[in-house]
Amino acid sequence: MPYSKAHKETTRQKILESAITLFSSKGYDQVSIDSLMQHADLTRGAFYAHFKNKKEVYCKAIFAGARKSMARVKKPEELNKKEWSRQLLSAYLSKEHVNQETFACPLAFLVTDIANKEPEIKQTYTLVYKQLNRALKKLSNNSDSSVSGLDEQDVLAITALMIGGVAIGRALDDPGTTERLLESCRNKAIELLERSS
Amino acid sequence: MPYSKAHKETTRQKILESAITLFSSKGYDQVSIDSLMQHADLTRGAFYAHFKNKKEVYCKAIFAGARKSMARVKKPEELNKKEWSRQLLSAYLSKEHVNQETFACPLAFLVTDIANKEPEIKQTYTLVYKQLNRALKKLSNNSDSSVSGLDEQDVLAITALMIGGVAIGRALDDPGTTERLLESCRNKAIELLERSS
DNA sequence: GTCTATAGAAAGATAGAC
DNA sequence: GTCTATCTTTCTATAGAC
Repeated sequence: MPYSKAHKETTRQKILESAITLFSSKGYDQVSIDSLMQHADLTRGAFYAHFKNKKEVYCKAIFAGARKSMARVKKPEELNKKEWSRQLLSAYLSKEHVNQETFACPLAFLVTDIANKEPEIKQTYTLVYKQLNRALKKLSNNSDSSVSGLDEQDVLAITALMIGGVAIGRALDDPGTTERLLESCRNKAIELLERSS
Repeated sequence: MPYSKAHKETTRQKILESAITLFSSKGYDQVSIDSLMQHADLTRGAFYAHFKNKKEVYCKAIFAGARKSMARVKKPEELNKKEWSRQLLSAYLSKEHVNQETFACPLAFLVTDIANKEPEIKQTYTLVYKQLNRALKKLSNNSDSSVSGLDEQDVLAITALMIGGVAIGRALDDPGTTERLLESCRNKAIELLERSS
C-alpha cells in the first residue's frame, strides 16, 4: 500500500480547502473539477478517489466552510459574551470579510447559489443557517444575569443583516457604498443585540 | 421587409420577459440560450438578432426586472406615503415574493450571482440597488410634515433586511423557518421605518 | 492514489437557407 | 427575422496504466 490512510485524509482536506475558497468566491457553476484540482496541485482524475461527484464536494465545502468560520468564534477569556458578540458582528460585517481576506462564510457568499439546487444542498445550507442562529442566541445568553437574551425575532433579523450586508457588499461595484452599507448593518445589528440587555 | 420594426420589438420584449423569469429563478449559468429561447417560443439562432451575447441579455434582464418590480410601487391615491411604504415592505418580504408568484426582484434573487462577474454586470446591479435606496428614501419623506424622513443608515439597513430576508428565505429548505425569518425582517424593517416619524 | 487519455454531453456563438 | 446545421470549446465522469 504505497499511500497511507493519513495521506489520503491529508489530500482530501487539501481538496476541501480549495473547494471552500473557490466555491465561495465563484459559485457552483464557475468552478470546474479541473480548476478545483489544479488549485489543490492535483489533476482531474484524482478527484473521484475522494468524492462521489461535484455536488458532494459542494455540500461538504459549505459545511466545512461554515465550521471554519465558526471556529473563529472561540471566546477569549478576557471578554464577556456581550463584548465578544459585538466584536463578532464587526468582524463579519467587515470589508476584509467581503474581500475574502480573513474568511468566507458560505451563508453570505452563496445565498442565491443555493435556491433551485438539489434538496441535499438546500438541507446543508439550512442546517448551517440554523447553527449560526443558535450560536448567536447562545452568545446573547449571559449566564451570570437574569436577562434571557435575544428572542428568535431579534436573532433572525441580526443574521439577516449579517448575511444580507456581506452578500450585497460583494455585489456592488462601489467600495464607498459597500463601506457605508457594512457600517449601517453593523450599527443596526449591534443595536438589536444590546437592546435585549 | 417581411418583419416590421414593431414585431422585432415585440419579440425582443418576449425574450426579455423570459430572461427575467429564468435568470431570476436559476441564475446566470443555469440558463442556456437554448432554454431561454425555447421559453420564448423561438429557437437558438434567433437570439443573436436581438442581443449581442448572453452577458448583454443578463444585464438587460436585471435592469428590466428591477424596473418591473418598481412599477408596482405606484402609490394609490388613498394611501399616504407612510402607509404605502409599510405595505411595500410586506409585499417584498412575503412568501409569495420568495416563491416568485408575484414578482422577482433581481437584487434579492441574484445577489451572489453578481460578485466576480464582469464590471458591466456589477455596475448594473449597483445602479439598480441605488435606485431602490433612493425610492425608499423618497417614500419616507412625507412632504406635508416637518420630519426629514429616513437617513442613509436607516435606508441601507432596511434594504439589507429586504434583500437579505428574501435571498435567505429562498435558500432554506424549511418553509416554517422562512416564514418566521420574513416576519422578523418585516417587523424590524417597519420599526426602523416608523421610528423616523 | 494519482496520472493521462478519452468518452459523451452540453453550451456559446456563427453560417447560410428561406 | 427566424430557422437548421455546425464549429469549437468546455465540462463531468470514466478507463486503464503506473
